[in-house]
Amino acid sequence: MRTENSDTFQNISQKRVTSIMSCNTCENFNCLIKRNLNDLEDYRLISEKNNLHCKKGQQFVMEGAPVNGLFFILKGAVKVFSTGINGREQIVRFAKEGEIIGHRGFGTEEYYSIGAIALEDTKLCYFSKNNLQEALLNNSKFAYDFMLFYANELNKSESKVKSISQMTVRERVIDTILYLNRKFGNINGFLNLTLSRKEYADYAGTAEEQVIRVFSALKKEKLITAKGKKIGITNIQLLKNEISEHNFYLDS
DNA sequence: TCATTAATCGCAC
DNA sequence: GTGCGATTAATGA
Repeated sequence: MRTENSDTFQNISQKRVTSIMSCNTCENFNCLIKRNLNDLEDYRLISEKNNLHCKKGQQFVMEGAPVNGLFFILKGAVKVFSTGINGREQIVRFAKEGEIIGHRGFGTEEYYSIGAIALEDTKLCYFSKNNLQEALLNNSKFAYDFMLFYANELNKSESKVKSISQMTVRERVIDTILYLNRKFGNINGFLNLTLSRKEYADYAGTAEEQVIRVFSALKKEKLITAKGKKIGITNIQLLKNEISEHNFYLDS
């Protein structure tokens, strides 16, 4: 594991020169930086950004590694997790294009409290902490957008705490399916993100076996379909009804 | 095809 | 609900 880590960071520094994708030509308007680009163009933040490419399964944020900057997802999908007792993984959230990884470590924190792994081939933009600081201190609109983002993240993580502590396993699994559907959408009736049963479990805060059991129950009830790793929703309304009393599907 | 890896299922606690 | 082990399906070289 240790050698893998250093490889990861070596790759990051090696690749920095090879493929810089300019913010100017970027199409990703979900990105906080892209949306504020007009005000930011002259900062080093833009001229000194780096791009890196992660293959599926590659970890690009290590738990405990020092924080030097923030990652923005240009393309792809990642899972953000923290490891608990017995190496049990708790997936904190999933992230897609335009979202920020590592923002919790920004500011006073020195080390990442989370790890992040690419779920598919993913392109990342990397901005150094110092350059971000400079831009934030000099541009209140940008800083305000950042603040909104943080407030929003806090909101989501609070409702996640509630869902894990108050919902049954079945409800949590359903909530997870709906969350992924909201976030990543579906193609041909199947969720546009392929996860293992273990990853569903790690997000829902339960065990892989439980996810399998709930899935097969839901299949019998014709609420979902499953073809290998692909999960399809057949009756979204009934699923929503089951967790409606918790009201969790409204946000996050 | 064979070998791994993932998904299920059954059962005890 | 959880965790282990056996079985079966899926995937990849």
